[in-house]
Amino acid sequence: MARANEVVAALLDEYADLLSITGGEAFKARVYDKAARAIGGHHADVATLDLAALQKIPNVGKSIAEKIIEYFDSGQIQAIEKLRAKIPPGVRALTAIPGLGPKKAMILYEELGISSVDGLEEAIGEGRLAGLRGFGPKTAENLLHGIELLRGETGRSLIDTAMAVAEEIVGAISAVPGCQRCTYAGSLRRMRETIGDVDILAAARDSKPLMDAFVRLPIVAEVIVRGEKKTSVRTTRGLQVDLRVVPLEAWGAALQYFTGSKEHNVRIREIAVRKGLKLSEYGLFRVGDGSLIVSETEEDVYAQLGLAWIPPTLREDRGEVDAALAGELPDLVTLPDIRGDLHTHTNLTDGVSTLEEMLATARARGLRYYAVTDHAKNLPMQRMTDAKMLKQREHLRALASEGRMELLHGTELNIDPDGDVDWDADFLAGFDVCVASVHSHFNQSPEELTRRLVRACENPYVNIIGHPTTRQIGRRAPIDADWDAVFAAAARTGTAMEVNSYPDRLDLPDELILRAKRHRVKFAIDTDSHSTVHLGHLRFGVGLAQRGWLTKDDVITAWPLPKLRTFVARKRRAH
DNA sequence: GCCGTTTTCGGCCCGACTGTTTTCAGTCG
Repeated sequence: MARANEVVAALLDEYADLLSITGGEAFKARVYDKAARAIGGHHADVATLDLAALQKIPNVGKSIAEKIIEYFDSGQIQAIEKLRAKIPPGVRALTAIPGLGPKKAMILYEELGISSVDGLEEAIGEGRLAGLRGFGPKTAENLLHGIELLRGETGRSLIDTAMAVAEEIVGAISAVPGCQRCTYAGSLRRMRETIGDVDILAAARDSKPLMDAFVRLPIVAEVIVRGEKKTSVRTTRGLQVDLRVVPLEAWGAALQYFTGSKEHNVRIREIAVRKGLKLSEYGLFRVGDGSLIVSETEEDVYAQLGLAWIPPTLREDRGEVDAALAGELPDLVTLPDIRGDLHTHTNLTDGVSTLEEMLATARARGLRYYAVTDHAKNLPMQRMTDAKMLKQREHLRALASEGRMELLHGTELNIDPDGDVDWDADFLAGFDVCVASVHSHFNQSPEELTRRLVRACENPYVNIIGHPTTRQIGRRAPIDADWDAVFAAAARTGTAMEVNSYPDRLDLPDELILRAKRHRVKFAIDTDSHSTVHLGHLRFGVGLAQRGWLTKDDVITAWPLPKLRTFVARKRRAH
């Protein structure tokens, strides 16, 4: 993904927000919003496109194309600068609070001068919102809850953002003469769902050239500490990155140490102590004479301790050390194991890429089968109809004969408050595979939500429950269902639970994957792509699945297509 | 501001929910 597309998309997004905060034409704001999405999901690097080529991107006309050119020529866009001068950045930050949109943010700013999340919290605490039109006691309460939700992720980045930064820096440091090895470690290597700091590890005899290159990277906004062994910086987007340089002989120990987790390392060091060894970031040593045991790789370190190498995604002290001691580590599913994607969208509903573009990218990524699952008709904003769905199917069938990748026609159904879905059995029978997801009524009671999900599992045409908890990291809490009851129903009915790869969803979360696996549930690692760019998120879903200890037998999208078809057919036959 | 045409102007994704109103605005998906 070209970074330029993300930068431009972020600028247009900001302009759209500023337009709606200042009460400009709603349609204008919406167009900038749509253009931002289209550019973020566009396959070509916008920095290389001229005015005419830019205007071929959907929702980009003359005016927006000129603004993009202006940005690449001058480094800024005047129209945005003008609005920035009027509205403090903190006011826009307020709209990140769930339940607080542009209109209310503007009222808070104009009436009370509130221009930050902290300021809002203080004002609520002091009762200063009382009497403000549109802000009753319930609203104040909801805003406080929204702030809490937002704070839960404060200072942490989504995994795709952190990964992009890490890979850029690893690439740059690796190219410095004298750099013997370089990689990222820490929670990013463990594929945690959100990332606090990015940890980069390098090996070199002389650290100075690496440190020099590091602090000079264009992405670096501020140097926090600068030393011989460790340098910390903050990037232009506020992410802290630490670079540590170690001698090559200690690489294995250092990588093990800096990958963590802390809890995992405590367990590992206990094992070292019992063997008369000492493990630290500087290496593995004999306690008696303090001599360094050469441990150039992690495999060496674990082997010296009598353990099989433990994949980073398992290193959370959730039983992996005992499993390694017993030689019972799971054979985790890997990215090359994934054969298909069963949850994707096109521009027929809310995707930004065409069917052909999605298929071409999926093929290029090596997928063996691919399901198109645009939204079903009960999500009104998507304006799906029976006729549109059937036409898409016909179109897909015509394409199917052209390629080596097998094409499946599916849909993402909406699970309504009672657990029913959009179409009756006759219509559903025409799909090859169906995902069903909760998209509304998140606040039902746990009993209602549980019954709703169980009923969806019991539908013979529902093969996968999409993003089961519906959480959006930092924005929306997971729904509150009796998951053991849901997983039991999924296992009983032959319904897979999704492992959604989208970075702000990552749903099911790892703890729930572990729980579901105990019920012998099957899983579908999907991307839920809305553009060709999103197909690259698959690795995050695989990382999440690994954190849930899944093997390729657990994952239906790692199965050969005939086995998957049997999975679908068996459920239909059983009813 | 974009788009599509019954083109150069008028429509633009639509419905539900929530909390606040006393008939509706704001937010969300």
